[in-house]
Amino acid sequence: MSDLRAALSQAAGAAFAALGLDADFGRVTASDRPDLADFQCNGALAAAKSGKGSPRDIAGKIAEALAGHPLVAEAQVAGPGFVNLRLSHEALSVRAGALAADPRAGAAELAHPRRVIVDYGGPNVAKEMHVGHLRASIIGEAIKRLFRFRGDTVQGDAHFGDWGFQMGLLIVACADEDPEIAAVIESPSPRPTDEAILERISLGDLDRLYPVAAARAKSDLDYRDRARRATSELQAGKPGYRLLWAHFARITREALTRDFHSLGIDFDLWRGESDVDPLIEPMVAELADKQLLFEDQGALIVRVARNDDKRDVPPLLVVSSEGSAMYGTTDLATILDRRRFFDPDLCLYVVDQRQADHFETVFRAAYLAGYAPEGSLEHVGFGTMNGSDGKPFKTRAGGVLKLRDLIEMATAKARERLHAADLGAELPPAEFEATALKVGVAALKFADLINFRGTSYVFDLDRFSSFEGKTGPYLLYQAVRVKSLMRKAAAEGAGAGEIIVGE
RNA sequence: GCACUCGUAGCUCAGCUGGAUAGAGCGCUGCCCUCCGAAGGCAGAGGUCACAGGUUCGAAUCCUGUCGAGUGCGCCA
Repeated sequence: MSDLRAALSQAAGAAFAALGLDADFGRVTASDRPDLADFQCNGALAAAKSGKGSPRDIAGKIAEALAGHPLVAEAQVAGPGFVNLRLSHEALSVRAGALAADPRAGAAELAHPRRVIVDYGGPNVAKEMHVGHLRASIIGEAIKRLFRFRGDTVQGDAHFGDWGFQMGLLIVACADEDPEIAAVIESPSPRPTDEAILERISLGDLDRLYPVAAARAKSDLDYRDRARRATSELQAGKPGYRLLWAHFARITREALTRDFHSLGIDFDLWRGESDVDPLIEPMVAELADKQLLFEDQGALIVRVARNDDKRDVPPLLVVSSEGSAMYGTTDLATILDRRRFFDPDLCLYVVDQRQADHFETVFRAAYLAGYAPEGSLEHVGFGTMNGSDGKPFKTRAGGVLKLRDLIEMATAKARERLHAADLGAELPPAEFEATALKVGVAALKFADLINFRGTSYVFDLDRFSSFEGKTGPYLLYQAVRVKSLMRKAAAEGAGAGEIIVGE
């Protein structure tokens, strides 16, 4: 199937080439002035800079060449050197018919499909997802689906944060909270009652304990060092710690699955940072072998600064002074791991823009170590979802809003809107509820995706959930209307005819 | 301090590999229900594209500077 714009660009490119000019000047775009033309080519203006004639002269020759093209009904030079193209009605009819008959609606597939990993969502074990995870999940899922549609082989990886300092913090916090838990995890050999004791810890407990522990670790250095040691011991394989850690993972997974499911998000890989733990020790040895590892202030680092850097680029911290793997360590090991099991051509990290420097550091280290082809790692950053005060969205109490609560807020608003519009009153309660969830989630997803990825946006549920304007609910409503029309048409035996473009 | 991102209509935002008259939604004004579902459609008003220079035949778009907003800057992720 031939794309009109591509076909015209090719013809225009050939015309430029015939004049001894770069074929890229032949780029044809949809016209800015639909009153004057269907398509236009502005290449003559740029081409004139090369000194081979005035824009209008070049444009005249291009128009002359294109006038004979089978698709073109009329080719004219306008203004300073635009080439305006009008297509024949027949060409447009044929193309419209082909688009209508094509399940891909004319979308091209890649000539050279790639192997791609999309790393997104980024949930942390032992913590419920919050609003910050919304964009990562929605944008990542959208990218994954788009790339897959284009023909790439794509793996979406949730990439659990289950292995850093926070695990040590939680272990310490749980031990302090309950002496019996402390006894279980410090015990050298497991006992039958251990499981039941650990079951006392719920996700809610972890959610409550973590912020307190994290805050304390900032000011209380002894406490911080205990947590660091616990992290190190967990990673070294201390049985009691591993047991508790596995419990964290279990209770988290249930909540995560539910939240992702309600957003329509689905991962191919559910690998965690802990999965690459066995790779870390040999990786550190290998980095040392490659003369990339240096000791600095008690830690082991890889220097990634370059002479032409405009700013101070800090090194990648591979092993902390406590002997722990850091955020960047697991990220680097994950790159190595992915190279081994999937060998991706491209790896996209859909993570908050605020982590741009971190990824730059990790990527440089990976390229230095030869763990990924230069340029195959890319950070797809995004801005935050802000409250009406312009700061990252918080609850009224000032806390972090859980993703589940956000989804419930959107669903509640959708219920309200549906009732107000007197829609769905005939539905059984369960179906009405499912519809409200769909409308609520559509409001969130659409609002997130319509905003430019790179900048932050203001969360305004009233606006997002309106059935009017550029909103998810509006889109759903129109889709429902179209389907209703099609049903009624089918019931009357009416079918689609040929598409004919006329005057 | 250094680096990055952003500043476009009353509001929320597109457009930014330079090109003809800078767009959308909301809000506002007017018109349209005997032809699908008015949660709709059509039309209109509304803009020194933060500011100042520069490059160019041509700048919202590229460059420099200023002002303003946000973000980041090794032992958390």
